[in-house]
Amino acid sequence: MSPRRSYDQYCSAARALDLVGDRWTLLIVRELLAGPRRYTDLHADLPGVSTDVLASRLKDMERDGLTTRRRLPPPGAAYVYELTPRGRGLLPVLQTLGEWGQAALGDRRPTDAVRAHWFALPLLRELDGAGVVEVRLDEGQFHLHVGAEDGPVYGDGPAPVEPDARLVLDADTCAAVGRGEVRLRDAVRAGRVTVTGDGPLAKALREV
Amino acid sequence: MSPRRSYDQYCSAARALDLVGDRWTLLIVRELLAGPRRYTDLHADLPGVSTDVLASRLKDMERDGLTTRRRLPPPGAAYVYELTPRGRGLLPVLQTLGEWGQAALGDRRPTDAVRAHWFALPLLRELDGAGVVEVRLDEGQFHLHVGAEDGPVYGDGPAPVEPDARLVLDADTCAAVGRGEVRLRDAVRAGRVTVTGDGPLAKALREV
DNA sequence: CGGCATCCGTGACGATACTG
DNA sequence: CAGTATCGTCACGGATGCCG
Repeated sequence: MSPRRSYDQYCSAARALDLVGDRWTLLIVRELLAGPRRYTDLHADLPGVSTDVLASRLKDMERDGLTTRRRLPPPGAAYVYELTPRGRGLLPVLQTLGEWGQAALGDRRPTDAVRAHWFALPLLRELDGAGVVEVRLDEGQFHLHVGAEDGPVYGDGPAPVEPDARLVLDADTCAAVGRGEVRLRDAVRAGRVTVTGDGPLAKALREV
Repeated sequence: MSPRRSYDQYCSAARALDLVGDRWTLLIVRELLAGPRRYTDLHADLPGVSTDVLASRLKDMERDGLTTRRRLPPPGAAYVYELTPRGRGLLPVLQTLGEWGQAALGDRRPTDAVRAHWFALPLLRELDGAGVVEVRLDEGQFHLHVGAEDGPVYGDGPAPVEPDARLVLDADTCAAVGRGEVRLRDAVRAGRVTVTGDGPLAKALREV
């Protein structure tokens, strides 16, 4: 556990970087926006992070009020890490950062890891309103809690409740939306995304 | 010059962090949003950064298209660093980060450095429209280019042109606005900020 | 087996000194 | 003034070990 290295500048951006500026921290937040995760799952979805750095960051984040550690009830008793409301407040930071980073995303490099739910953040920007959206790719399935005030913002696997809309799209289309080349609405109109469901979210996506 | 350590993740937020995730990089951007700066000035306004790290970051940022290095015409020929449009695109990132960091700013610690123009980012969030605003504190003077499409977003010293509005306030008020405790408009109404000028910006601030 | 702690080699960082 | 050189320290990444 690091003794909190600080920039020691009276500036809110510098203070934010004191808390989330360390390597891996914001990517851990990205993972935890998908809901409570176990240590091993975090380690699997953050390729490259070493075990001690991950453990150290999780301790720092808990000390700083960004995450909490909770023991799951048996069976399968294990610790899970989840964001506090304060930690969830970093969603706009990750969104803004991701929006700026789109210009540098380009094509997937051979060395690049991919996880289906990494496309949740760019898709979320394309959706207004509130509701649950289930997304199916060939590579996997995830779901979005659009307009969520508390609780996870997205998650792996099928939606835990009946979704308001379902999207089916291929990886190329998803990547193009992630790169910002195509708006989700335009991809729907071009038939590259299949939208099902009766909720306002589904209707809004289908309307011209 | 580092050989570009990357997270190697096909995710736009991770790509952004590949470019600006290194220690000091975003704070250098914050400094350069104030316009072209010389190496020595950057070093003076980034207390704690070592000379070699600053030089290394500036090289990386130039290689990555965030900054350019330009030689000033004599007299006083020197190199200045300035942001490219791509680098200026990081303004929303710093603003979002700063907004989140406000909750952690608190009171000034004895070890905290302060510069007048570090209050430019929070003040900028409080201002709509477009125009030049000059701000006078006891500690120093700076100016804002509200709604600037290109060129510096703020700068040290008096405004280079006749400003549309002038604000005079004390450090406490400025810090309170920076911490998000007081809205600028409310501070004006409470008489803690003096607004002069005839432009729409000044009028908007004075109106109830 | 999940959840770390320990060890180790490498590289990044911070401070100071020095140079064109 | 604008960096480069040097050096000690610390953070990081990879592997392995321990312990419930």
